[in-house]
Amino acid sequence: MARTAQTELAVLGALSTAPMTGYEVRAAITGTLGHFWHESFGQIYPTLARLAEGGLVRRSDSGRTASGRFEITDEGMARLRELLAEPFSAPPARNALLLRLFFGTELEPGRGRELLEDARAQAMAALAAFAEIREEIRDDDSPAQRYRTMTLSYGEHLARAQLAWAQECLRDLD
Amino acid sequence: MARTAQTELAVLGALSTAPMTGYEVRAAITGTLGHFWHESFGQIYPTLARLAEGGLVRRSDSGRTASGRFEITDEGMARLRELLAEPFSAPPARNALLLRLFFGTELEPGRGRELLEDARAQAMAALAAFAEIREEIRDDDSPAQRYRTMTLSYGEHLARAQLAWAQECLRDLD
DNA sequence: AGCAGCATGTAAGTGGTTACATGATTGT
DNA sequence: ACAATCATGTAACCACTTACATGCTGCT
Repeated sequence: MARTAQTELAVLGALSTAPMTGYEVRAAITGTLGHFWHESFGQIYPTLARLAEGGLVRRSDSGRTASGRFEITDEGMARLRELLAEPFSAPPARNALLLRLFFGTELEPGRGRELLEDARAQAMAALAAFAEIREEIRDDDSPAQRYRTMTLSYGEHLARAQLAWAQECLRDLD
Repeated sequence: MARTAQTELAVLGALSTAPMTGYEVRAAITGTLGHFWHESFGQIYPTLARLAEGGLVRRSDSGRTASGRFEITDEGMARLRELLAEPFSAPPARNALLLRLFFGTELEPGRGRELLEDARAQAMAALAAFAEIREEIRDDDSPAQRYRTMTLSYGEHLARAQLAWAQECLRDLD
């Protein structure tokens, strides 16, 4: 897949779980996919409009209360599965922390340590956040949850690795 | 730091180690910073031109052989240190693999496993590449190498974490 | 003579962020 | 009445990629 259609995938994915307003799509993405995905309003609304035009989502003007939510159509679900099946390419890595650390000898003294301490703190904060999510989904063993737990587990593994690395480096710096 | 000036930092950093042509800057970045940084020609040449205009780099038209390489000036070194000292913000994460895995229930059967096997293979390939670099720099214990080893170690930690995660998930999938 | 790699650039397009503008709804 | 939050959009701008155009150098 071209790197385009990524937003489309995220939006269709969100709507595959429930009908939502654009605002709610945003909330769902930052809330649920937050630690590994991100979309801004400037992306979501135009995407939603495009999807609606193509018949992949539809505005449900149901009576009474919550009207005007977007719901995914059958074509939308088909498209979602299609997008999921396509191969994708990861964008080239760009790690601002490592770029700075690499030129560590030009860093003013103490700044290297500071960078590593930040990285450690960040990892610890992430682990705390993940622990909370773990707690929340503890009793859910639906098939969907199985995959969601995998993404959570990824975050945990990576955060633990970053934590261990930072501590190792800090020790070496003494 | 705004997310701009990142390319500037990478280019100045490269030139702080040796004078280079634009082509060589690219090679240095993909070669040495390869596993955590990336620049394309379309970025490098305009950046080099801007830097030259600002007096941060200069074209060395030395006699004889290699003429026309860019070398960093004193102002350039000062700017590099300045950029290194500035705080930076990581761009929001976007992990295409996890986005797909998250909607795993909509994946055609076997595709989830395939994604995880790819991730595992990728981690193993990365570890092999890192091992080679380790071997190459084994005997160098200069102060610069100390920091460079940290970035290498980061890659190793993260790759091992990804490998462990993928294997865990594959086991759970049975 | 011809090819591979070195070297420099530019133009078009894209994906994405940010900031702004606007208004409805809800709670206090 | 007011503030906060829900909700929808758009315009400007930015970094970056890709593809293309061009020519040089050194090897075979």
